[in-house]
Amino acid sequence: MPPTDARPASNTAWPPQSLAGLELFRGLEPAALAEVMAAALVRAVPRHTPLFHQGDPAQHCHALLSGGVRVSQTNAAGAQVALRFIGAGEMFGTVPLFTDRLYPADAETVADSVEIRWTEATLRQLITRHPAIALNLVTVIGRRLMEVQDRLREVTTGRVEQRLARALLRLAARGTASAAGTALAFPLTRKDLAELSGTTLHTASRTLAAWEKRGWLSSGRPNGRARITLHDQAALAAMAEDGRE
Amino acid sequence: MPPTDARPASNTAWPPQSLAGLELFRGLEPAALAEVMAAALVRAVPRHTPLFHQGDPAQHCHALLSGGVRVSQTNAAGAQVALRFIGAGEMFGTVPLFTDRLYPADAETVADSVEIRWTEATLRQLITRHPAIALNLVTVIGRRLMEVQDRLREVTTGRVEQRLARALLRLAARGTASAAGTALAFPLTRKDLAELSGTTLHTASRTLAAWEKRGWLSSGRPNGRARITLHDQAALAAMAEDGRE
DNA sequence: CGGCGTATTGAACCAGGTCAACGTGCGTGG
DNA sequence: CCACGCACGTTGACCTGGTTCAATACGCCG
Repeated sequence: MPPTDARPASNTAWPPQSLAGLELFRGLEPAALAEVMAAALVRAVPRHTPLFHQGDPAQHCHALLSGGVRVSQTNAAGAQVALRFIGAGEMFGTVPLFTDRLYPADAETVADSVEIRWTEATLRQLITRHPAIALNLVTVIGRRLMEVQDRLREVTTGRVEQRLARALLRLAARGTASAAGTALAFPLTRKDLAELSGTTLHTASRTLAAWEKRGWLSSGRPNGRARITLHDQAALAAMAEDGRE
Repeated sequence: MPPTDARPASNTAWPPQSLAGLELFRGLEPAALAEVMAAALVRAVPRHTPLFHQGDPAQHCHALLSGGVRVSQTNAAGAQVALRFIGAGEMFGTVPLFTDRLYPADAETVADSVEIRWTEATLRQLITRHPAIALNLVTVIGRRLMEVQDRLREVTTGRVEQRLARALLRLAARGTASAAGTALAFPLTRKDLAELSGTTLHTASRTLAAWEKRGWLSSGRPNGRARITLHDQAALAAMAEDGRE
């Protein structure tokens, strides 16, 4: 079934903390937030649904209220790279509105999700009326730039184990901690992890199996197969640091 | 000798096309440009001078009026990655003003250069008075994000020759074309090229030697040792495409 | 002209990719 | 509710691009 757009039944009824969680609108007064909310389109999207494709004309600024989205690029030869996993409260697909107007990547849900979005015209109006949004945008994109630069450094200087460890730690920062460990926020296959850390699913599988044996993490039960829980972030951090256990 | 700061002797006397070339201030009216100019600090910097270091507190928005700057990161183990080479008219070192206020990289001139910069306070004032600057900033940083994402994809999916070819083509886009070929805008050692394309200077040297033998480019004479001229961009583009010649 | 940073080139090694074959748990449909 | 099928995961054996180590040559600057 195709996902359907809808305004929230009542603007004020929609959880305001969803918006407060969006860094893009940080620091706006309640009145402005209400305005932002009123202009938004919200839709529920089942998992494994494409939200946009590489090369499509960019028409919206997207964000996620719940669920998870994989943003990935495919090169000419068909090889995939995962650029980023988007969790609740994160923005995505917004940069091309300000550059070449073409989505540079694919986006697809990896879990049942609720997406919120604004058309480009709406976003520009909002920015005009509330210039703070533009500065927030610079902050968000700037942080993302720095993160990708970090990954570029890792991938050219480090070994696979380091990158895999760091990828897990980055995901853990957005996961939920409990006594049993930190559960990652969305399901990730070995292939996902491989594409995130720049390796093959074979190597990723071997490495994860080794770490699971050491008790650093566990995958699978008691949730779906692709649910990963970290038990020893310190060990992973050490691995990410010096690449030697 | 330490580089010295100076206001241009006369604001209006300073070449206005320098500013017009800065995408950051694109679309501003002449009066606004004059304002920007009046607030700028300009200094001449000899080659091989550090402009800032990784980890330093970020205090300025920088741009280059002439010359060249290498922006690079060093990891814990001391390995270097070149994030970007900055040419005339390009902005750099501005992102951390909006994120964590710490330069994430080193910047050092690779040729005698003229730098123009604004303090953070000045930049914020300018943005407040001319909101278009904030949107230009989003565009510039967004484009850079997309470029780094491209490099990340290349480095994880492609072979060394492809990355080297692409690095050269990217640099050529900012070089000067003539009958003899396209001369790159600043001197680049084999090590620079290696750090740009994520390989070792040994492999870079071997590859460049092979390409020089095929007539795709030439290096060294008649300029300094590290001056590179491309003669067959089509061949390099083919190499960048499919990685097989 | 002497010395040092840069470049070239050869040889050996190895991390990780590739190819191949086999498990296994999840979801679906009967 | 159970059984079947398939997508996902695991594991082993082999292969190779590119790094590493090492040694020599070049060219620029003082």
